[in-house]
Amino acid sequence: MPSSRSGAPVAPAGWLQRDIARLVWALVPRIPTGRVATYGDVATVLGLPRHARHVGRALRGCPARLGLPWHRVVAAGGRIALPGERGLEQRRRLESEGVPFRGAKVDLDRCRWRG
DNA sequence: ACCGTGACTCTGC
DNA sequence: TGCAGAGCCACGG
Repeated sequence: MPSSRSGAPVAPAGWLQRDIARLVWALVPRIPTGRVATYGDVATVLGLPRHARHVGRALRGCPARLGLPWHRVVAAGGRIALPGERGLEQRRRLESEGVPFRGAKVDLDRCRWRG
């Protein structure tokens, strides 16, 4: 991905993390079983390039009762960014859905989802 | 207002 | 393959 980091923020003025979180929570359930997207992908699909960090923040704060398939969102290159036990759980969940791995990373070439 | 902190992403060595 | 550095941007203290 060529980095399009030119200048001004893309999010409309006044948008706060909680607003972006709503969008993230609405989009993540659309990722099909067995497919994954990166934080950057989710941000881009929402029309908010350069906001990958906020996607991560939104998922960290997502209420468990929503039952979001949060494990289908990984870091750039298919890396599992979630530290500790949660990261292991993420990998277990992905593997149980048939998501292909190459070493420690998800094989994005075979299961990346772009909306 | 300043500064540290990320479930981030690139580039470069 | 791995790590450091820089850019990124909203949040919280």
